[in-house]
Amino acid sequence: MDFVHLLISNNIKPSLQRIKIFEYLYDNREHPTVDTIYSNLVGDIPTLSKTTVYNTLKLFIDNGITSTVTIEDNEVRYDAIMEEHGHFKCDNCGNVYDVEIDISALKFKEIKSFKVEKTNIYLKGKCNKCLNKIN
Amino acid sequence: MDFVHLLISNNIKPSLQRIKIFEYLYDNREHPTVDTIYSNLVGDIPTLSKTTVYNTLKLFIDNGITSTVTIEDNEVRYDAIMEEHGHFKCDNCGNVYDVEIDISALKFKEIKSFKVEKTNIYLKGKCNKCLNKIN
DNA sequence: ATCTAATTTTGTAATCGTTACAATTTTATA
DNA sequence: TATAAAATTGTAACGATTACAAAATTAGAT
Repeated sequence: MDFVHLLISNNIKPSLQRIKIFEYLYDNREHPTVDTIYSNLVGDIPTLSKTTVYNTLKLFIDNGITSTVTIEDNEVRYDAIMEEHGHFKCDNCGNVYDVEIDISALKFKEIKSFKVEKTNIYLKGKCNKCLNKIN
Repeated sequence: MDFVHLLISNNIKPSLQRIKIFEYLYDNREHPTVDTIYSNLVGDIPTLSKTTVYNTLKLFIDNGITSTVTIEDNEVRYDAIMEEHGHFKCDNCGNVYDVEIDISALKFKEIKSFKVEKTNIYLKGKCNKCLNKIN
């Protein structure tokens, strides 16, 4: 995966910080928070500032290569956008998994009243790993 | 609508504050924030504290008669739970509308890997009112 | 009714995630 | 190499939420 050209083709100058942050998002699909991203990169980039992580993620979002996952009230997670998908959070282990959902199949009554530009689907429950551990 | 008995039957003692807060949620379907609820009730209950609004909503959620709507990163909204439904937020006027969606029709590949207990569907875009105004 | 204990409400202070902002550093251009 | 523009950084400020202890209210027993 060529992150430099992905950034350039989305009008983002590929600074070291931006490359590393996007690389982290792309490689680590656990939908990390700002703190997680910062903690895992500050070893690589000792001067890294948390403000830079915030700024960079905002830039990614504005340019359409990242989205937020707000499956939980008290935490904002980030996701490198690939194909459209939903999210499942296990309320036992806290992990957030990607879920392949055919969003175009969603039918609803008020469909003529709104022009829908974005769809987020959030599922919660227990993942199989936890179900097996608990029982 | 008999809010007193609704609270009692959900193991919640019907204090004035609790009745008024649930009544507000039930009657005002714009999915208000804590601030909105507080501002609209403090006239009725002059001693009302914002902490009470937080405490009460948490109690409602724990007892299953309220849920949160986190369609936006930076605001938590509240919803008196009725039948299962999705939400649409117009990014022009900011209003959040209820949307009737048949959630049971959602099919996804990983369905066997998770025990889904709750589903949230968030749509964003433009409502017809705003579309007509803009054009 | 009255006393006592339990519950609920309240206000203040603390916490934590996020943003504002100005200074510094880095990059691009002439 | 000099200058301007852009990106990064650290600190301070902000705002939503929570912790906590005091005050007020309610419920139960006598």
